[in-house]
Amino acid sequence: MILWYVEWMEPAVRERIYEFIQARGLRRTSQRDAIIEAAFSHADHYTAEELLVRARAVEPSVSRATVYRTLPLLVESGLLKELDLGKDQMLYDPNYIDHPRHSHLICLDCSRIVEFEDRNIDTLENCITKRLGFSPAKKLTRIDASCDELRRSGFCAHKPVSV
Amino acid sequence: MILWYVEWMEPAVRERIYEFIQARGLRRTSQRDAIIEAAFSHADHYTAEELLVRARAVEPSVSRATVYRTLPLLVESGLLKELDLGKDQMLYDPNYIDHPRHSHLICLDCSRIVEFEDRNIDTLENCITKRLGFSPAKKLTRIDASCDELRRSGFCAHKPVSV
DNA sequence: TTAAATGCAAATTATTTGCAGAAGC
DNA sequence: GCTTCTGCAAATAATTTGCATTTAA
Repeated sequence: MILWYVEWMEPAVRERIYEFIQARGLRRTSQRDAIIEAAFSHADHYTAEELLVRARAVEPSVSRATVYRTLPLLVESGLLKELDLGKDQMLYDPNYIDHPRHSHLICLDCSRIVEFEDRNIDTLENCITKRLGFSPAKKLTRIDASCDELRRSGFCAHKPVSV
Repeated sequence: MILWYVEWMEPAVRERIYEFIQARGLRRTSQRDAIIEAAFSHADHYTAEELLVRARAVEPSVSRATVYRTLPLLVESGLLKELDLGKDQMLYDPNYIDHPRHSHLICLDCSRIVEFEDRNIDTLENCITKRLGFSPAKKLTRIDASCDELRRSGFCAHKPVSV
């Protein structure tokens, strides 16, 4: 089976990000272009280090410092989300454009990250926040869980055979 | 107005923690005693560094390394919870004994941490996790929010006057 | 007695930053 | 031309770890 990943940036995303850059009076550089290209050409999560590698594949002159300086800008634009899943490195998630409210489940058995969305939880959280006298700005829901399939049958398609 | 904080450990907590220590074949040392005393004598959250200061008030020989080595043990015991609120330091929360399922709201205006508990969210999260084929092990809900009172009246009792 | 626990100081490691040169506008 | 942006290398800072010594059981 071959899985197809998005290997190019959606035009709408490109438009929005360069709109943001222009609105903020930021300059367009080959390094930024490469980082942006790398940041929004895959649907998976990545670390700053992984983004550096991907950006260098587009433009070899990209440095680690520039990646670290560009990431907060992308996060501020609202198109990329910083994801703290409790590891020592931050993860970045480019999937908030299509699913702005999704949450994450992390499998304790195979470390797989499953994204999910639930309107009810979202609404409940907003209600509680209001009741406490606040207005929600940013919400994080993260569930660490064990795989039922693995427990039942001793096998899970996503579990590495030996690690 | 004077606020009273708990300045001693509840006997039930002391019993449970030493039960854990014994069950795990861990040794009882004056440093561990001091760290435990410091860890469960306040209702507020604290960093490793703050715990070190508090533990040294009980037993001056406590070292930073021992604090860092003891904290994971207390977390494993289930009586203390590690709290990642997105700062560069971890926070530790001793309030999970009375409220095992509580979540956190962080005020973006005054940095106050408000603890809340909601059965409905809890249940919904469990349902979704099950539907996805998992069993929940650890859940984290964190809401960053702005203060309505402050926006409405320009004043909030918890907002520092000038910072 | 013997394995576990400790303090110290050095190591680790993701991220940040100062600075001098390069490049966008 | 002026300011922003960049790469490099050094700094930062929370946490971890190696090791010699101490201590609980």
